[in-house]
Amino acid sequence: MYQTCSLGHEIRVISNLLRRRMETNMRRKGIDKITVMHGWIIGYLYEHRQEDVFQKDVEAQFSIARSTVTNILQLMEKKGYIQRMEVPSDARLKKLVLTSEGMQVHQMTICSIEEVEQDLISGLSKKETECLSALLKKIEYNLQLAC
Amino acid sequence: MYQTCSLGHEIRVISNLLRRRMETNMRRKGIDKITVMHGWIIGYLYEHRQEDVFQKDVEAQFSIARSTVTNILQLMEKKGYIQRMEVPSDARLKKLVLTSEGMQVHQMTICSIEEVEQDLISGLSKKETECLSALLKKIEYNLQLAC
DNA sequence: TATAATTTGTTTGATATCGAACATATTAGC
DNA sequence: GCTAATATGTTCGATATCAAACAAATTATA
Repeated sequence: MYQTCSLGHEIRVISNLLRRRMETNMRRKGIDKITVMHGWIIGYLYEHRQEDVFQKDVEAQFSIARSTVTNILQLMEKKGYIQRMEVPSDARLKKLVLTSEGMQVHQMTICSIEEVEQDLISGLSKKETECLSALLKKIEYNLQLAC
Repeated sequence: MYQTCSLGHEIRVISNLLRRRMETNMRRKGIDKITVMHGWIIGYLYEHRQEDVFQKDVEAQFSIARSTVTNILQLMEKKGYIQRMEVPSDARLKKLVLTSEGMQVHQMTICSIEEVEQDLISGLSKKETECLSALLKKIEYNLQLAC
């Protein structure tokens, strides 16, 4: 029964469950115009609002393909949560800035996401949580090695 | 910097990296007609080929939404890897059966997936791997509780 | 300086994923 | 037996995701 021992399968299952749970929780709080991914990106932009953040930074932060970034950010801009501004220093770059609308949804979204994060580790000791986190970092490192 | 400590974010990142790595590995071996998800489902059907497997079982095994199952299995049937057969005992059910084409791709696909699984845990001791697996089971359980 | 390599972002067509609304079939409760 | 509840699968419209092919800007190198 290789499936039930496969870490890859297990991670995919958890990732799906997690996204579903987070979106359900957000909808329940009335946050139904944005997705979890938007929430995470808004959070990232908020935390780094003093610095310049470009699309390539989102790409690295979330380990997603460049075309995925374009797609998601275009939607977020259309919905009015961010602006993508050209910078004089380098014509290739687009600087990402939260709109006031984006700032407004930030707090609620983060709270909702963190609620589910708490559920996720409920019943785990501090030590277990740290262990899990460290092991996940290790396998992420393995995956990011050139193949 | 909440993002870098967030387990949810970490799991999403790993899940994306893993799918990309597995698809790259499959393509490199010439398996370019099916996806990783197809590979996993074919593996599941192969392991349970002595039993009756219905769409609802795939739904439970992979923790994905019903509509997702319909979508994926329709594509797999169109491509000729499975057949969805009606059963006399219950008109709601569709029994899933691997075609000979499906049987043929099974071995190569599984090998490719397992190669990446090995890369994933390279550098982890047996004990660490077991620990990771157990902790993931725990958080999966947390997520599957009614919310 | 001119050309090659790299970096950054876009477009396109494909698959995976979801919830909501739906259609049938079966089972449970009265 | 009838009606309500449950189970199973589908359709639809939306978002996330990818690779490949592309375009334009910048940097490296010869």
